[in-house]
Order: sequence, then C-alpha cells, then structure tokens
Amino acid sequence: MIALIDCNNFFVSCERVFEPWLNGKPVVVLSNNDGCIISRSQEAKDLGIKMGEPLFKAKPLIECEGVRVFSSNFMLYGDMSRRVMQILKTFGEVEVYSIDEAFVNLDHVPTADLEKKAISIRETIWQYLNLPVCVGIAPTKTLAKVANHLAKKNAAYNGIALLDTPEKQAATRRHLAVENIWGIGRRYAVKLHQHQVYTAADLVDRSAAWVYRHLGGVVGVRLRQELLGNPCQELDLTEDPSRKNIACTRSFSRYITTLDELQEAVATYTTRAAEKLRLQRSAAKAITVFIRTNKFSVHAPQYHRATTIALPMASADTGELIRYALQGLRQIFQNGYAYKKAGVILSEFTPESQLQTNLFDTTDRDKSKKLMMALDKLNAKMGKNEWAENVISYAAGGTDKNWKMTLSQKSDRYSTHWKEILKVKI
DNA sequence: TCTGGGGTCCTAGGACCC
DNA sequence: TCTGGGGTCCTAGGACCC
Repeated sequence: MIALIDCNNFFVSCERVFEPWLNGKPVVVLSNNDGCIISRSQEAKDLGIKMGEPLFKAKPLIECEGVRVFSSNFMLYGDMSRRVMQILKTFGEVEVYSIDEAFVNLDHVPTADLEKKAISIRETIWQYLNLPVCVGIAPTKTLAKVANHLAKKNAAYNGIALLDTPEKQAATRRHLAVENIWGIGRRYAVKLHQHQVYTAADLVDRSAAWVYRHLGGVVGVRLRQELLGNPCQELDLTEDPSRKNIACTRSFSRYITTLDELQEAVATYTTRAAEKLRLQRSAAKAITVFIRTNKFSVHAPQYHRATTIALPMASADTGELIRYALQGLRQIFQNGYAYKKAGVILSEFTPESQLQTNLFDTTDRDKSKKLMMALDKLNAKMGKNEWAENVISYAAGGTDKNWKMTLSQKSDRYSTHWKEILKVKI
C-alpha cells in the first residue's frame, strides 16, 4: 500500500504557521514578481479567486474582501517542506514528489492498521509543524492520488481516505471525472470527452489498445492499469535525485532594453544555476540562453529567441559558464525591443567525478574546482541576503540589479535566518 | 499599467550504421 | 516488374506535473 500525503494550500498554510490569526481568513500567496495567485486559502477559493489568476485581475475582489496577500517566500516554504519530509520518513520509505507532496511506502503496515497510521501521520505533522495535510492510501500511486483527492473534497473524511478494496476502487472510479485523474490534463480531457469517456470507469472499460491509441501510448496504458489497482509505477526512493536539466529563468520588474543590463541578468541566473549544478555534483556540457519580450502585450513588437551552446568540455565553473552564456546572449540579442524575461538552462550533465578532459583544454581545472568550493563554502557560511543572493558573487551579475523581481509583501524567513526569527512579545 | 518558475517522460521521424 | 531487415542516436514537439 502507498500513501500520498499532500499539504493543504501549502504556501498559505506556511504563512499561517507564523501568523495564526490568519486562520479562517482569506489569504493568497503570489508567484515571483508578485504576478499571479499560486496558493489560496479555502476562504479565498470560496470568494471565487482562481488558481493562476493574475493579481491585477483579482485586485478589486481582494481589496473589497480584505484578502491578505503575501509575496512568495520560497526559503520558508522549502524549509517547511524539508521538515514535513523528515517527519514522513519516520513512517516509511519516502518519495518526495513535489514541494508539498510525498508518497510513503506502507507495505510493512498490516491492513487493519492502515487507517490508524494515516491518522497518526496527519496528527504528527499537525503537532510538530501546524500544517494541515490530507492522506490518501491505495495500492497504486494513481489510486493514492485519487484517494487524496477524495480526502480533500469531503469534509466528512477528516483528511483521510482509503481505497484498499477492489469494491471501493470500482465505486470511486464511477464518480471520478477523467479530468481529475493524475496524468490527464486539459488536452486529453477534451479528447476523451469527444469519445464519450467521462469517468475513470469509462476509461478502464476501453481496451488497452484503444487507450494506447488515444492517450499517449504506454503512458495511458500504465495509467489505466494503475486505476484498476495494478501498480505500474514504482516508488522512486532515490535520495537526492539528480536533475537532468537545471534552469533559472525570471521576469524582470521592468522592461530592459540594453544589452548591458541583459548581460547582468543572464550572468546572475547563470550563477544561480551553476550553484545548483555543483550541489548535485554534476557538470554541464550545454547551456541554453533565451530572452523574450512581454508575451502578453498585444501591441508591442514581439521577439523571442534562444540559443544553445555546446561547451568543449563539461563544466561547473561559474565564471566559465557565464562566459559561454554571455556569448550566447550576444548572438541572440536584437536592439530595439523591450525585454521582459530571460533565462538560462544547463543540460547534458556528467558526474563531476568523471570529467572527460579535452586535449586542447588550457583551463586549470584543479584551480577552478578549488575556487568553486571556496566560493560555495563562503556563501553557505555567510547566508543569502533578502533577495536570496549570495554574499560573494560575480561582478558580471551587476551590483545594482534594479531589474530584479518585485516581492513587495514578503514575510520573514522565520525558520532559516536568525535575524528574521519570530519574535514573541509577552 | 499589471500575467511565475521549474521540472519530467514519451513518440515520431530523420539520419545514419551494418 | 521485382527493391531487406535490423539497429542506434538525436531532435522537435506534445503532453503532463507541481
């Protein structure tokens, strides 16, 4: 049996831990640059505020109803997430699926004790962290997702749902709309509806061959099996799963028109991506740079271009990566546009330990490695400033960065920074 | 005026090999 | 007129997830 634990309204719940008087009140958390609404309390959902809605559209409602608004505070959410995962590890093997979700292997728990276990998971996280979660238990990942969905939608379930018998699974399938199934997005939902497939029961009634043809090949077939209770997706229990791509992309708080400023941004993003790269002990052999104008402004001239540079040999050296990134940027930069976003994506990784050297390579790799280690160590020790930027950084990233994203209503990083720790007045 | 950021997997088709 | 069979690797594009 597999449990899926999902934190309710995670970002909002994290903010409420430190401002408990916001419980019962409408609260939302914004995306980077205070752009869109990406987390809503139940009260905010009830007001009709939609997921992903741009802030400016929801503003009249927010002001009228006195909704509390937070900028995103990913240092806080990331730390709270780590704490949740640590607690879960005491209940069984854990696959961290996203910042607010995890699968837990409950194979060692006797069937009769599953419900008790689910209650215990829920109560422990509440007791230690004051975060509300829902627990769904089933024999496959897909059904565990379904169970979690049930737990979330039905107040009577008290945050827990078990799909442990074929009878319960079949009954659930009959009422489960295809668009609510994990792995079926908007496109497939439309397609399925066109074929009179509306519920999970309709879907599993179609043959595997039919599903293969209409639902993305083997992915669909696996999904169908999982809905029937036959596991096709193992838990991924890899500690610290290494990424295959590492990206750092951001919108600017204002339009940028000059190459100089774009260079600062690209150098800054490359620095961040390179840190993540070294953290997972990889080196990258390719770097992609893109720049674009504001895709939402209908009248302004649009420009969007990307280029990928193949490095002569894989590298994790910030300085070297910045040089290639800027080279790419100069290739794609066009004068006369108002740029709104840029990004850097590292790819084609090799483990840092088995770097293939190049006959014509003149760089002192040993020196570079020592320098990066010293840099990372210092920055880890000194901590980041309020913009999550390092104390020691490359000058190419600029010093002023007045294009950087807006976070006008950010809460403190209560759990990771001494200066911002919660103060209690008695 | 104002619209996020970071990932994954799979398939089809082309180029190439023997 | 008749034109094999089996592979690999790469890329672009599509779909999905949170």
